[in-house]
Amino acid sequence: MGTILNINTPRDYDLARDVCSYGYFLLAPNHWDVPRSRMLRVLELDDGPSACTITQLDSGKLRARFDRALSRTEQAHARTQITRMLSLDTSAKDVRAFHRVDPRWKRDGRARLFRSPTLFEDVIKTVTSCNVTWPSTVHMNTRICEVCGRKAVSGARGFPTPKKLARIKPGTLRARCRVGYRDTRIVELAKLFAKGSVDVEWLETKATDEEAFTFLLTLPGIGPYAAGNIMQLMGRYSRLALDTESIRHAKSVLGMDGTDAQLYKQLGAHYEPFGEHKFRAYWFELWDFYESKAGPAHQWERDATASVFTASNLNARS
DNA sequence: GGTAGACCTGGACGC
DNA sequence: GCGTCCAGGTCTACC
Repeated sequence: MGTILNINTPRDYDLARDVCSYGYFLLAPNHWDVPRSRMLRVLELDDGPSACTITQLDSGKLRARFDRALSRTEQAHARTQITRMLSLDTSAKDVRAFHRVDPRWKRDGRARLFRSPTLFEDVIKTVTSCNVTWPSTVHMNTRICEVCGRKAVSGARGFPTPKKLARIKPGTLRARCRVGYRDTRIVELAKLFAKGSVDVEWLETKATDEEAFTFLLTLPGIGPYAAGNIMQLMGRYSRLALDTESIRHAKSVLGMDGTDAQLYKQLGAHYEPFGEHKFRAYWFELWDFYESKAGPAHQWERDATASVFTASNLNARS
C-alpha cells in the first residue's frame, strides 16, 4: 500500500491556479489532469522513484498519494520537493506584499509560480527552452524523461537526477532526446550539480540577487535570459527574463515601438516601479494574455496546447 | 563593449 | 517526398 501525505498550505492556496501558473507545468514528467484537477508526476526519492498524485481537499490542505510506501526520510524529502514545486513556501504575507505593489492580481490571488521539485530540473528545463520553439521544449523534456528517467512502480518515469544525466553520453542525448547542440552543456551542468560544484542552498537562500545572477552566468549554456529565468524559479523576482516573447508582448500588448535593444530598455523601465516583484508583474501580464487566447490555463492539455505558444502563432493571433 | 555568425531542431512552405 | 527557409538564446571570434 502506498503512502499518503497530508500537506498544510497557506490559507489562500489554490492548486489549479498555482500549478497552472508557469509553462513548466506542461513539461514532462509533470502532468496536470484537467478533468480531475490534480497534479501527477514521479518524484526521485532515496529508495527510487515514486509516482505521486496531488489533490486539494475541501479544507484547502493537499493530499499527496504515492504508489509505494515511503520511509520517514523519503516522506520528508517528498514534502520538501512538493513545497518547492508548488511554491508553498510563498507565504500569504509575501502574496500581500506583491499585491500591494501590483493590485491587478489581488482579485484572483495570483502570486505563486509553478516550478520543479529541484533547482537542477529547473536549470535543465530552462536550457531546453532556449533557442527553440515551445513544441520542441515539450518534446525534449518528454524524451529526456523517457530515455534517462527512472521508472516508478506505476510505470511512469521521472526526471533524471544529476548523477544519472552526468553519466549519459552527449551523443545519446542528441540522438535520442533531440537536444541538438545543448547535449554537452546539459551533461556538463549535470556533472557540476552531481559533484556539488553548485551550492544550491547558497544560491537559493543565502546569496544576494546580484551574487546569484553572476554565478548563474558562469554555468554552461546559461546566458542573460536563462539566468534571469532561473532567478525567478528560485523565488527571486527582482529581475526580468527577457526573450522574443517579451518583444512580442512589448509591441502587441504594451504598444511599444523600436528596435529589440530599444524595446528591452523600455521594458526594463516599464517594470522598474514593481521593484523586487517585477518578474511577477511582467509574467502575470504575459500569462493573462495567453489565457485570453487559449482559455484558462487549468484547462490546457499539454499536447493540444504546445503548438499555440510560439511567437509566430501568438503574433498572428494577437 | 558591440556585432556577426555558428550552433541544432522542427515546422511551414513551395515545388 | 524533398529542399529551403525561419525562429529561438548562447557562445566565440573578431573589430
